[in-house]
Amino acid sequence: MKSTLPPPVVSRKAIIFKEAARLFREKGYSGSTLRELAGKAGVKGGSVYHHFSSKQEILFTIMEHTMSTLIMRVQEAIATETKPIDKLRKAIQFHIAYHTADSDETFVTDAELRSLDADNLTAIVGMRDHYERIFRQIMEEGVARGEMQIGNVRLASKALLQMCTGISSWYRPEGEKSISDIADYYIELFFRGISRTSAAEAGGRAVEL
Amino acid sequence: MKSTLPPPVVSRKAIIFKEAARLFREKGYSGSTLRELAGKAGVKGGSVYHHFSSKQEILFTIMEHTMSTLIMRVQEAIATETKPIDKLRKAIQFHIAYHTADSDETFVTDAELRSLDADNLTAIVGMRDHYERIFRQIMEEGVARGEMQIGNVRLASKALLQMCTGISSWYRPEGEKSISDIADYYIELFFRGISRTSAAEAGGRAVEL
DNA sequence: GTCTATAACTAGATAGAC
DNA sequence: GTCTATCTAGTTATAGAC
Repeated sequence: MKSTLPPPVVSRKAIIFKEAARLFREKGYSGSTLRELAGKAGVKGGSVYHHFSSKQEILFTIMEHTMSTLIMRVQEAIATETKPIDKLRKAIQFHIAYHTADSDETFVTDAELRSLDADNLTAIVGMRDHYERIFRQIMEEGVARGEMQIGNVRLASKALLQMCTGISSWYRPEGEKSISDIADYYIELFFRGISRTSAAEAGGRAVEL
Repeated sequence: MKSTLPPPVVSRKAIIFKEAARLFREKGYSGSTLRELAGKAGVKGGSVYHHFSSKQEILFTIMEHTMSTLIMRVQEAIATETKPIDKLRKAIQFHIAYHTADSDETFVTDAELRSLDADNLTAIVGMRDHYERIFRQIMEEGVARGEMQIGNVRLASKALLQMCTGISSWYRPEGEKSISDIADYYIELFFRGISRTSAAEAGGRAVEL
């Protein structure tokens, strides 16, 4: 009888993809060699070219997949909320969760824009603008509805995304704090600030919390 | 008569240093070639080795100089203040000013830790910890004196530094906003948060500002 | 202090066997 | 789909002339 093996759980192409993200993060795109990548993926150098046409295509595939997922899933995350403040909370939670779960891919997507060919760069920058616009729109809606006080939405969204993205550069799953604890603290920080009383800092009446 | 030319305003070594920071930022350490660096500095490839013993030494020199300056000058910046809240304000202003003024050097120092040899890495990581500790200490003092409300100083200082450092990745001197305007806005954001009223968000009594 | 020439090596990519 | 072998070009670093 012919033994029918199940199809592989992950394709070789998927393994190369994942190992490339890990290696590009560790050594950078230029600092990573195709032979080392192949070795980590369990094949010889030449075999990589059966799955990808070039090293550049591997990088672009990682970034394009990451940005698509980010855009799609942040929209899903906020779809269930109506209040801007709740949308922002959900968007931040998702952003941090994804940046720590798939940290190799998101790190590479953030750090290796400079390694992209001209056409690929245009595509990825466009997607990144799209993603950032989602955050800006939530903030604009929050201001319009009187739920948020943001003098400069463009600056505030950049500050927010950069502080949250930064988590992936030091977060380790072995640590004592969970991702969701960290996310909650960042949300509190961004919403409330560090002043003893915000009202006092902003020149208003002091309030004991 | 023998014409006595003045000494060069900047030494060739200083030119190589500056061009290396620019090139490493643009293409990454691995992606930058010694020949291109030499060309930008106005010499041939081999001549660089008269000033630096290796490409690695150039990178380390940039990072070591940047971290020393950062540590020294942030301490000068806060020395004139007594209140923690004012120390933090000055420290943030300095951090942002330096990261936008010498953005090539600071960017490389942040992004190329992975390109350092083991010994060089230990040295730079130690200096970076020292720098971050200065911010943590200000926050701890602020909490102890009742001027700041920070549940987790370690997380808050990371969030702060990452959001401020990020400015150097998009800031352009031609832009409409000055560095000091941006710094003031980031300080306001970090101190006050984005909530319409912090008290309301934190569960306390709402205050009209 | 900068040059040219070159050593010693490694890179990405391709061709064709199995 | 993976292998081996190889091409071409580019890499850091050194040696010695000027």
